[in-house]
Amino acid sequence: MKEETLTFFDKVYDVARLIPHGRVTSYGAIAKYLGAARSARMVGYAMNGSGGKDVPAHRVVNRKGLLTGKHHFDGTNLMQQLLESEGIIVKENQIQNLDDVFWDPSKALKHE
DNA sequence: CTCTTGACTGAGG
DNA sequence: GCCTCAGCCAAGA
Repeated sequence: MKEETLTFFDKVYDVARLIPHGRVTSYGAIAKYLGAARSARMVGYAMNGSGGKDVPAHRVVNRKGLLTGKHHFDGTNLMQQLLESEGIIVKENQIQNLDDVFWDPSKALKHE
């Protein structure tokens, strides 16, 4: 696989689509899986282009489980509604059962 | 090439 | 546990 043609953003989109239904992950977890743990900010930045794609950006939050990117969604509470719709408990823009719904790509996909 | 932006994270107080 | 500071890196102009 030559991903040289793919940008860091494209890789982020690919991993984001791998997030199971009803689970969430952090930008750093995705970045780390991509081999760029220091590029967590790039992950979120990449999500700016997720609009119109099949990328479940609402399943990606910061390491605190805080819906930092909710502000980028169409509505003000759209992101929270989407998460709650998948069984995730969210309150005050923060995931409550984060430990239960957290999904780590590095572990789930196991560094093949 | 240089500068700016950014949906983050870890370390220190 | 909360707040603040600085580092980090990739893409766009």
